[in-house]
Amino acid sequence: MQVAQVIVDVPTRQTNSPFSYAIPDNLADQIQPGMRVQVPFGNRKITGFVVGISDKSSFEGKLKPISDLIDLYPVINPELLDLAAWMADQTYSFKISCLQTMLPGGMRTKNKKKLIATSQQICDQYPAIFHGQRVVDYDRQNFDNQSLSTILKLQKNGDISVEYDLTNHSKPIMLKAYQGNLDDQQIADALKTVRKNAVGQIKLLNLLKSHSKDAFLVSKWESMGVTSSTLKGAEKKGWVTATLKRHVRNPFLRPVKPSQPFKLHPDQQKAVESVNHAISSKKDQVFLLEGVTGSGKTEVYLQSIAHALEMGRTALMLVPEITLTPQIVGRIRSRFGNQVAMLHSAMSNGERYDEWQRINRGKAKVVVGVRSAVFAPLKNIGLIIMDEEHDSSYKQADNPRYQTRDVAKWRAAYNHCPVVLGSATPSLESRARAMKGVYTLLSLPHRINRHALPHVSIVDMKTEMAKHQSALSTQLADAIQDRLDKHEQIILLLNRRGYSAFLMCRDCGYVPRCPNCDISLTMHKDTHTLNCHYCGHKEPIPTMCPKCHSKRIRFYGMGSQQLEEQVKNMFPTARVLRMDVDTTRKKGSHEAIIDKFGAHKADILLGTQMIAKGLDFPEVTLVGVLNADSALQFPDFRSSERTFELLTQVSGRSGRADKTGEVIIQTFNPDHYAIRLAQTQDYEKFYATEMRVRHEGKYPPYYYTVKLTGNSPSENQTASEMFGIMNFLKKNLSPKAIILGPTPKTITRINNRYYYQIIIKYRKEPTLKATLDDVLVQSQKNQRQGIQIAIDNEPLDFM
DNA sequence: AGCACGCCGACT
DNA sequence: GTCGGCGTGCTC
Repeated sequence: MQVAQVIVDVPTRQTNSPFSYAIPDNLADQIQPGMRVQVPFGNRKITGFVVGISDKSSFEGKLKPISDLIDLYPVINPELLDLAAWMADQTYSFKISCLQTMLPGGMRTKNKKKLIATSQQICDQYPAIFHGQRVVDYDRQNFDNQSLSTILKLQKNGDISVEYDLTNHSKPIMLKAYQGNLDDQQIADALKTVRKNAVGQIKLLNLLKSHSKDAFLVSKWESMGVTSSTLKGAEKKGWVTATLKRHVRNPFLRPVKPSQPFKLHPDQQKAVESVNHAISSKKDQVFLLEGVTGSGKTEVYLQSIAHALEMGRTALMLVPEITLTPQIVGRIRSRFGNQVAMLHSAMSNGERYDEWQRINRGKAKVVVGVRSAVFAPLKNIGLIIMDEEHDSSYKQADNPRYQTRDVAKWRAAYNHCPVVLGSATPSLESRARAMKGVYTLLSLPHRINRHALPHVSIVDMKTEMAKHQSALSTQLADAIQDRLDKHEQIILLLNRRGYSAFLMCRDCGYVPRCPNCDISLTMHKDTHTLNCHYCGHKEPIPTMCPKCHSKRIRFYGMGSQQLEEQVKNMFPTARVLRMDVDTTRKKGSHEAIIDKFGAHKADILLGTQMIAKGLDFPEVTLVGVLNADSALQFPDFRSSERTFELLTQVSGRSGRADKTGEVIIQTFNPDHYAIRLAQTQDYEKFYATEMRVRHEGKYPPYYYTVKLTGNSPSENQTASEMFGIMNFLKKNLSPKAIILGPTPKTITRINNRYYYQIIIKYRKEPTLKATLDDVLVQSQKNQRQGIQIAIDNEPLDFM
């Protein structure tokens, strides 16, 4: 008899190893590892992943048979099955969560349950449950306790059955299209009847003359100046007919012109040769490609990808979250055409599913994507590229907390192919490894276009603020006016981390705080509310101080909305665009803003971090950084690195065109090394300085780190549990391990749960893995008391 | 996760 | 005496 090893979709420690199931005869020749199945588990049916097939099982008891097969082909290939097991171990997470993360969002089954009445009679008998329908969604929250016990009873009697809805695959998108109905004579007649000021209708009728046969999508009509409401009206009048068109998903919105490989300069040539040699000789070598903006890293990537393809292999290129702008994808696609698949977060589930299918079927040979694309089901990978390898979006913030770089290296080892880590400001970890010879350092020290670096100046805001209360220093304001006069473009960057507008009473100092979290509420002028960024709590903006009843309650701090207002006030004629989380929430709005600014339809682009990355506007000759040091205020060992990265990156932005650029950095810490060295773009000196700081503080890359976070509704309970863990760690680790804490987290209370953390710093702890696994097993037992423990291996911050 | 099993308080 | 609370352990 054939036995399948199944990882069931129950994320707990006890179910973290495979369960054996008998393979029924009718599925015997179909079932393969990597397929999903439905299995009986206890007295219910759940989904699971087949991870292996064998002749017998180590399980003593009687095996239950697999009930159903969900997939017709493996959705996780053998390589990714191995990877999932390794990753679960590495990140202290459940195998099932790892398997689930590897699938594109639209394919994840959510175990959605349906209640089905076995007879109409039952259905009519219990209107509170069925509301007259034979099949209802079964959501526990939808039923009160009484209904719940009735359901239980009915289920025992066999009067209702519970089934799982597994149809989560995305449906085709149908879009509305309109087609004209009128002949030329009718159009002429209609034109006589409409009012003269009905511009939209007149336009539509005129268009119908030349497009009598075409069924255009609403978006197409809109691009020709006819609104959807005009079309609806026209439909009523019988001028046009609406039809549904199946939308063929195509994430590449615009066509690209094919491009040819550029001639390489010697440094690039050398880099390409080294990488290509590793590809040809199937060596899983890791390269660190260091090069400032404009030094031609992308061309190195492209020619190496081309080489991998020539060798009959595939290539994976990873880019940071917000960089994946059409500009970059366009360049890849112009070289490799429709062999390129793209995977990123702004795409819909359906689009991602389609692209994933193309990769899985072997239709796409080059994958460009963000973090999760590292799990793309490519076979025979010949090259993995990680652009901007230092970027923090490569580390997943929640379970499984994997670091893309490590996954990439694992896949490279599996596929016998090189990894290229590219950056102008490599993470200290990577650079240190390159210095030790673990990675091969390749550098592109020259800017190709030979333009002078922009002139970078630093403005001390301490003296500036003494003079006037404005977010813009005199120097920056003057420079802005100068560029506006010359019709050149300006980027203003607000380093907003933890820097947003809050309300404060000028008389008693009262600041409204979130009732559920230990944090002050943030002003949102668009919705006229005070919001909590952690739990989503909202309340109206008070006009009077609730404490002292003073009316002088005003907002402080600088959010991008406030900055926008201020800039508009100072430069009333300037066209200002704002780009931040609020203005880019809608799909495609990110692109729309970039396009608009790129077409010089605005003079000033103002926004947070996201405008610092990957954008390239030739007309921009001034970049202003409003608060360079707000990241420096954070109690975090990486804050200098972050600040340096950000400032170096924006400085590279300006001055690429024939006009020399200027960068103005406003700061309260003008003498901080991260700011000074960013001014001169001196990565080497920064690396040396920062390494010394890290060495002294026993931080990465000198030490490995693990962060343990615990939370529960009671502060006492959280603290005592964490103290228990700390003692357990002390007992099981060597005296050389540094255990910090437990300490309350910077924001101790979120959503009425109290958070404490322990940091472990170590160099060599052979027992660490086992000890932490023990901690998790113990904590699973305590979870019923409401304590949750999370382990973050190599956290990005200690906050 | 979800459910059964099992051991202690307030009720027909 | 029983019904039902939720603490504990198991699910191939």
